Formats: sequence, C-alpha cells, structure tokens
Amino acid sequence: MASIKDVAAEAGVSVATVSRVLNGHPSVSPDARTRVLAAVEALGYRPNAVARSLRTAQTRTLGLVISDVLNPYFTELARSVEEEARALGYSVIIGNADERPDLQDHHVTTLLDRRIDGLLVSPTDGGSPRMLDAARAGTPMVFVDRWIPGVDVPVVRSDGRAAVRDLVAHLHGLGHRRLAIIAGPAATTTGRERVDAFREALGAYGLPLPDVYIGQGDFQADSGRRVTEGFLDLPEPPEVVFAADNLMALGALDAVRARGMRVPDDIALAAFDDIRWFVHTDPPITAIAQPTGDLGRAAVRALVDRIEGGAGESVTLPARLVVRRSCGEPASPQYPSPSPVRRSTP
Amino acid sequence: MASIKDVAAEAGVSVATVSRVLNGHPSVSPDARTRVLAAVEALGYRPNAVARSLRTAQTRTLGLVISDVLNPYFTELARSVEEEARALGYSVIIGNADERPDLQDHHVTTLLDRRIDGLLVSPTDGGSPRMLDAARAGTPMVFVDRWIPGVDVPVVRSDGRAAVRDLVAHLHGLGHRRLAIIAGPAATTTGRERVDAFREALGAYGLPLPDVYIGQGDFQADSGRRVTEGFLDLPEPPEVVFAADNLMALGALDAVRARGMRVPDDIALAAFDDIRWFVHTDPPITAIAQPTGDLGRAAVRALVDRIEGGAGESVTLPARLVVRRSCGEPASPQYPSPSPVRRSTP
DNA sequence: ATCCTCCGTGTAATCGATTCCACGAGGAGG
DNA sequence: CCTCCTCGTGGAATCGATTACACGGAGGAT
Repeated sequence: MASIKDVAAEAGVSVATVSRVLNGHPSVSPDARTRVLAAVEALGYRPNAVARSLRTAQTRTLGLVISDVLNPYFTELARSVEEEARALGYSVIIGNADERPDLQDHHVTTLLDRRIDGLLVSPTDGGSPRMLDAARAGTPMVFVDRWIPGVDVPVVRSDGRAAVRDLVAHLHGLGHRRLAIIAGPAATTTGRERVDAFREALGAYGLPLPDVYIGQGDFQADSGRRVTEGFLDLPEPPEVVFAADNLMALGALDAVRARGMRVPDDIALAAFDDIRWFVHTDPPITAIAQPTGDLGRAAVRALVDRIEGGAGESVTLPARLVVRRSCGEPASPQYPSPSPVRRSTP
Repeated sequence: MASIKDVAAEAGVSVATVSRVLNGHPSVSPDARTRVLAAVEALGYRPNAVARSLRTAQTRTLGLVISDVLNPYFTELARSVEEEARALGYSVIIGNADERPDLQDHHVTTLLDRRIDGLLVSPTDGGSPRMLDAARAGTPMVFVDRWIPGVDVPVVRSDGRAAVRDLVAHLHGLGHRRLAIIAGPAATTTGRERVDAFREALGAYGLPLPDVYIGQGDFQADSGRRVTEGFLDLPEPPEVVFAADNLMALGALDAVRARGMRVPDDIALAAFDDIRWFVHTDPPITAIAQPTGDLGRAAVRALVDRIEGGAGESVTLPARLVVRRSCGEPASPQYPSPSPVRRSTP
C-alpha cells in the first residue's frame, strides 16, 4: 500500500509538503498542491490512520461499551451514538459486555490499549478496576443509561420516576392492587432505581411492595421467565408483573403463555423500555419509553466536550408512559388507543 | 501514560528486553524478566496498540460492515462474529451501513484507513468502488449473508431455497393460491434470490407470480407497510404476503392492522429471518430461520484463514421453516404446534 | 590454552505520519 | 544597494513499539 513517501516521490516534493497539502496548511504553492493531489489520485493513496494516531496522540475514535447488543434498547442507543459521533468527525468502536463484568473489562482494556479518545460506558456492575483507573487517570469518560455512584464522571440518562408513577396510576385505575416487579441486577443503577421508583409510586396509593413480589432478574429473557414462574406459583400471585426491561418482559410472556394463561385477563404485564415489536405482541404491551436517540446523541456531545477540554455536562431526560392493552382495557373503549397518560411536571 | 521506555528505566534494562519479556521471547534471564514484570505492575503499563500496529503492520482487528444494526438478524450476526473473533484473538469494529451505499463506503474507507487485517461485508449494493479496489488489492475479505457476483471473494451464507419450497408447500396445503412477496432491493443478492426461490417454488405447484404480486421493498419496515397497502388496494388482493425480511414483515403487520383486518383470517403473513418476538406477535409469525450464529462463526473462520494465508472457503448452510399460526391453523389442531415442516434433502 | 558456540543484552533502524527549524529566493522599505 | 520579512520548501526529530545485528562473557570441545 502506497505511503506518504511514494506520494512525495511521485509528486517530486518532500513528505513534509505532502503532509501539508493533506492537512490543508496554508503555505503550499498552488503548483505543489496540484502535483501532490495528482500523485495521491494516481497512487490511490490513503493516509495510514495508525501512523497518524501514533504521531498526533489522538485517534478520533470513541469507545462504547454496552451491556447487551441483543437488547433493542442498546442497539438503538449504539446507532444514535455512532450517528452523532460521525457527524462530529469521530468513529465509534462498540464493545458488547453481554451483562458480564469480565467481558466488560476485556473491552475496556482493549479500547484503552487502542488509545481511543474517550469512553462511553453503560456499566454492567459496580465498576471494574480497569474502568475506575481510567476514570481516575483522566481518560475522558461519560456514563450512559447506567452509572456508578461516587465516580466523578458525567452521566447521561433518563429519569423514569414520573413515568413509573404514571404507570402505577394507570394500573391502580384499572383496579389492580397486587403489583410485582422483575428487577434488574442490584449492581446496576437502573436495576435498583426502577424498583425504588416502583415502591415509591405504590406507596403513594398506600400499596405495599412485599419482598415476594420483587423478583431478581438479570435483564435477560430467561430470568424474566424464571421469576414469573415463581410469581405464578405463589399462594397469592400478583395481578400485575412489571418487567424492568424488554427482554425480561419477553421471558414473562413466555412463562405466562406456557401456563396456558392470558395477558391481561389472567395477569397484567408492563415493561420498561419500549420497542417497536410491543405494538404487535399479543396483547400490545404497555411500556415506559426512553428517549433513546436523544440519550445517545447527548452522551456523545458530552463526551466530545470533555475530550476537547470542556466539563462534559450530565444530562437527564424524562421517560414517558405508553399505554397499550397488556394491563387491561384502557378507559377509552376501542382501538386506536387514547393519548397516553402523561404526568405534567409542574 | 507510561511507555515502554519508562518501564525500561524502572526495571533498569533496555526497551528491547522489555519488549522481549512482553512478547514471550525465550532469551531473557529470569532475573530480568522478574524486574520487568515488576516495573510493568508498578507503572500500570499497557502496551500501545497503535505503535505496535504501526511496526508490525497488523492490527489483529477485523472490520464488519453490516447493512442495518437495527435489524435483529444482523445484531445477532454481529454478536456471533465478535464472539468467534475474540476466541481467535481478534477484535471487531462494526460499521453500520443502514442500507445506504454511501454509508457503506464511508465505513469501508475508515476501516481500511485503520489498516484492519480483514473485512467482513454484507454488501448493501452492487459493490462500492472502494470495496472492489480493496478486494482486487488483496485485502483479505469475506462476504457474509449477501455477496457480489463476479467478485473473487469467499461467501458465507445460508441457502433458503429448500425452506422456501417448504413454505410454499405449507401455504398450498392450507389452500392459499394467490401468493405475493415483498422483495428486498434488487441490488442485493438476498433481494433477488428470495424472489427467485419463491417463484420457482410456486411454479412447482403451477402457480404464477404475477408482477403485481411482487412488491419492491428495501428491507426496512416502512417499505413493508407501503407495499402491503398496495397489495390490499389491488382489485384482487393476495391471500398471502411473504416478506423477505423481518422488518418488512413488521411493516406489513402495521398496514394490515391499520385497515382493521386480521392475520391470518383476512390475509396470511410469513417472513424470512426468524426472530424471538415472532413467537409473541399477534398471531405468532411463520418464518424461515437462518442459522445466524453458525454463519457468523463460519465467516470469521474463513476470514482469519485468508488472513493467515489460507484460501478461505465459501460456506453455505441451510435455512429451515418454522411454522406458526400467521398463515392459518396448521394441520395439528391445537397449540403447542406440531414439529415444523421440514424437507429432507436426499 | 585456544577457539567456537550460545546466551542474554543493548544499540539502532524502522514503520508512516506530523511538525519544528533552517534555508534560499524574492519583494518591500530605507 | 543593503537589510529584513515573508513564503514555500526540505531535512530531521519524534511518537512507541519490534527486531536485526553486534557484542561480551560463559562454557564446552579439542
């Protein structure tokens, strides 16, 4: 593959001049510029990004470590991240942690070894040593969706509290009183927060959230299935199951169906994270939708800001409830469904 | 960040010795080895992959350019590719083309600029100049899922012909005679092949595939919606719609529902590419499933083989029909459904 | 005792870019 | 006519690794 030397030889100038032409420096004569450009064209030359990165100590690359690519929420996040990064002149390398701390560590390490300019992380656990070291060492970093308390890194996330209150209001209005939740891993902030928000919202109606109605999941479909089976085996099973992510909702649906029971007649179902398929499931699933695209874009902007010496501001965006039929018929009798319940923040 | 020089200074040896320890060369005294390792530990040193790549002219990185990350089929493919690559000591950088030739070109270019060791592509179109140049220049390359005829590059894909025949047999057995297809872009091999296979299978039953029953889609949900609306507006609408990918099936479902019609009573639906949600849609969707994970793994093995000087063999794996309820009740009366129709290749 | 062979180690070249510095030519100003 | 800038350009250092080559010392063979 042609190098800058070949171009210089072909154009009859020095490598310095070639470099100047390629980087748009002003002091190059029109003549030299033309000859260099012609040589570049003739040789099909493309600058070696590896060499350039070594010299300039920047890669114009962002690392994104997500918890699970198979989760549509994260795929969408990844897509918006790449899009915004591209618009700002950066590339993105994605590392998929599959909810496994060891894999997360592996990806953080490889990304750091590649000297990415900044790191976007949705941590799977309390924080791997490698990640904390990097944060402390000053690697530009931003947490997205999930974060690690006590680490001084900007966080871009969405706040589901209001939406969870709306959901509980909706469920209470439908007459449901025994509500259960399939929680995410306690090591993640989203795992804990969604339970807290749910408990708090229930409290406002004087409803308890007994321990047996808190199932421990891991954001994967299988755990949703397992936990739901446990709920159904209870002497007094819940009337509603709220899954803390879309994959666990899928598992819950599997479990309910395997018993020959029906949603919402026998048991109601709601989920955190809205996905396109929820419109077409049987029945359509009521869910809390995050502004995923906005989250991804905001995260990239915060990170690039940090890279360029800024502070990198934390951002919190509201989630919203999307009512469908999986919790019982909404007030308005027939499809198309009424405008979703929304809480107007005063 | 500490460099190899710092480690050398700390350990009281030369950089050559440090490098030898790090790369496991035999001629290093136990004493030197210990001191180097201690220095590495003390400084938290990690080798700079950029510098290493420049010197060795290899990055131990594979590029994967896929057509659409939001399509679960490709996410699953990407996941299995990364998994296998990791097992073989490679990293993967994913480029999402969003079915846009210009974006595909952008990613191929950036990946090549980074001097990835090999490229895995699922081409969006007839082949961008950049890609063809790379193939001709000898960049190790493997096509996966889709390919470009006439280019001398191994292809790893699945053959859906047998499964399509099974599908048509199933549909014919259910009494359907007017079958339509939502095709993918004609520029892609999968776009053309699925139509051909469908036509051929219909031919075996003496059924025609009139042009009005071939809708032109682009593998995105919107096109599925649009094409289906067109079908429903026909004086004689089809009894079955076969979508050439899962996103167009989603669009078709949207369109049918918007008309207040029902699947399969008013119109039957089948899709290419099975996804987990198809079990829970209303109704569960009959689909042709590709062995996605195997495809991804085989593609990586073929590519790494090429990188290491081998020939890189093409691989074709069979797809299979998964019968659900979206085309009408299957022979056996009640859920759980009977074993899927399968064609035993003689 | 001499010579040859390893073995462990260091010096320096190298990969492909960027960029500081120096230099020569040419124009402007005194 | 001499001096001083400016401009375009080239030479060479540099980034952080790997690795060919040279070298000194130890040990074995003769």
